[in-house]
Amino acid sequence: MTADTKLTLAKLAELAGVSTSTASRALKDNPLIRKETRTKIQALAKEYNFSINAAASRLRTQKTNVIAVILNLIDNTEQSTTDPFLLKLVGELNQALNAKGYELLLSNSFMASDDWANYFIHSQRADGILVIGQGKTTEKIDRAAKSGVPIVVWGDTKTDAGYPIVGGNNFLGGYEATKYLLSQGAKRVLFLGDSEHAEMRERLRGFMQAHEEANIVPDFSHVGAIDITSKTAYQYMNDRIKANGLDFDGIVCVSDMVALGALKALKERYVGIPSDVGIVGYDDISLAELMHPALTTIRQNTQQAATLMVEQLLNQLENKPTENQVVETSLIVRRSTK
Amino acid sequence: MTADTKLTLAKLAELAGVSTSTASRALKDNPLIRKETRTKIQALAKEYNFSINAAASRLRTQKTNVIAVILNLIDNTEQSTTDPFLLKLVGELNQALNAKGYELLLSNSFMASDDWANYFIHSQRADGILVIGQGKTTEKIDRAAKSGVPIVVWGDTKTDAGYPIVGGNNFLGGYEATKYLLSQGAKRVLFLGDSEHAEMRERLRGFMQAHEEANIVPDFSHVGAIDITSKTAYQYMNDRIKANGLDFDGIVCVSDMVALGALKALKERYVGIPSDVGIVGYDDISLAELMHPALTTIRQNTQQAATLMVEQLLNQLENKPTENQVVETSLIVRRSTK
DNA sequence: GAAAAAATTGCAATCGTTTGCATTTTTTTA
DNA sequence: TAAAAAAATGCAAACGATTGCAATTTTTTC
Repeated sequence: MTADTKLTLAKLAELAGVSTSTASRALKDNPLIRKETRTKIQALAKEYNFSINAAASRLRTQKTNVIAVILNLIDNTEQSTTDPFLLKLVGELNQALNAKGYELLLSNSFMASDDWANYFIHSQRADGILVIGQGKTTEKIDRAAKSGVPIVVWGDTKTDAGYPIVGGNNFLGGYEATKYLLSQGAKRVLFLGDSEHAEMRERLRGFMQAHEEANIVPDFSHVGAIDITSKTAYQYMNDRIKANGLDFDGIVCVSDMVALGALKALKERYVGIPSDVGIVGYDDISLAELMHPALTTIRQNTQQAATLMVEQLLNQLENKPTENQVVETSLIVRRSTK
Repeated sequence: MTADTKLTLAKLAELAGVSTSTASRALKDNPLIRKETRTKIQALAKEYNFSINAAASRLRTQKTNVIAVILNLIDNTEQSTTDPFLLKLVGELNQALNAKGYELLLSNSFMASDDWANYFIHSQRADGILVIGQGKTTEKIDRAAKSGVPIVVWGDTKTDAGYPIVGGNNFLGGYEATKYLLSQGAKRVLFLGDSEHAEMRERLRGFMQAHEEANIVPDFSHVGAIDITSKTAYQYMNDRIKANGLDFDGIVCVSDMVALGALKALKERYVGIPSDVGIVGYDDISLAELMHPALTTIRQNTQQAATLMVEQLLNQLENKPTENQVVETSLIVRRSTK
């Protein structure tokens, strides 16, 4: 078609016989410009497949319309690259951000430099940061937040921090999962998950509370501390049964993946589920209902989570007040419990 | 600490008592600049937490060091937002890109404007495009490629296209899966997947070839055409059994997710696996081995896939020749087959 | 129909880096 | 020690869009 010399706003303006300022305004549908002029230039832009140079625009306006999403991986576990829940959340964030006119720059705590504020914000790569997961230490997050950049974290909302946190109601989730097992007659329930992790600690608190209300003193040897992958869960359960036999009749897991690992170990030993042992997962990933038996679990509403995170981030960008937000959490009863 | 007036290269240069050109070169370790000057400025930059303004740099150099990754979703299925295989690939691409100094801008075919070349490349948002999946029609891809932007696609490498394609050996995968089932005594094998999709069509070809070699004429009613999610697979299998009974003894699935759906349907009807029906999946997602029974499947090496895709894209950016690349594919035998 | 008001459009500076070329400083050479 | 060569630094012009303000055109008012 046309000679493929790069089309700039200036050239487009020339084609239209107007100044670049008029062209610029016309493209943004600025009412300062006469209606006819606007539509004419917009048509021309479409005809020539013109699109504004983002680099120049960002430089001039000091705004990128990009948000960095950081998967905050936990060292030496391969959790996040494989955990469907986290990836699902990324997908939902993508939707939510796009809906607000932002793009998503994906990163993770292994790759990104340690100084997030500088690397992403001051360098004008992004306008804000969404962090998925608090990790075991919030050091990097705290540092970034302290330097005042817009940031929102997915994690435990009870953590007292200088930035908004969005998360599930972990206490309630742990509580309901446990309460349900106990109400169905379980007497010795295991908690499977790493309590060094803030969110998991909350769930453990819920676990304790449910026991207390049922007047059962949870035997602490029943609390397993394991990294949150299915593989470690599988191994832990195997070892445990080998060592202690089947000294439990229920398991509360900190994720569906962990539940899957445990489930596999139990099935291999022909433990009846839910007849001998009831299992409750967490997250309600799409696989949960495909399990056999389908997994009873605590659902976290990821779409709402994404919306809330983006909302809180935009609040910061607009200098509005922010606050922690709790995402809906609900017990989904399926077949892995009585 | 220091007043928080934005630190630019010019100010940093002033602090160091040199010109901005010198500062700029020093930061990139350009040997034109005296060694001592370089280290001094670099130290200063670190001290003041300085980082180059990416927008300005991109504008000046006409390079972004960003690659757009587009999840090419298939209309009205929710495949891609949930399929662990695709998301795993995104994760691997992130690693591979970072290793080469690029960042990853995530997008999907629902959100991105239809004119990828313009939106991502001409607008200087990214230097190149990686597309995950060919979809049912390659229209958008073709258009972008035709306009000459650097692009690489994950898909069926036998498609003849004007751009490099990286993909698994789908023919071989389908062939081996089927051959294995037949070799274990299966007589009536089902192919579960949508053959309108290029990759799936190749797998189906492999399926046919294996039958031919075994001198079995596959009954075409045994080829199920379904969208590639576990839910549709589950429903399809349910309906099918209800209508026809158990008129098959093996299933070749186009993804592990599909296999999971089928597995669930069979288990619910107390069909023995692998005694009554053998199942082979595809992809070897991390859940495959957690299934009960653990899933026999065709593994695709995602890490290699990511590396090859990035390699081919960089070739284009450097004006080197490109070519289609086939990723390792291998049969992983587990317990869902005899 | 001229002056005032309103509606359009254009001028020109600016965002912060990079880089070809010119200039200055240092080192080498004879 | 002066001239030539090499090394180090700086000048200034881009890159392409945006926007406050000034200038122009059009419409309204009397």
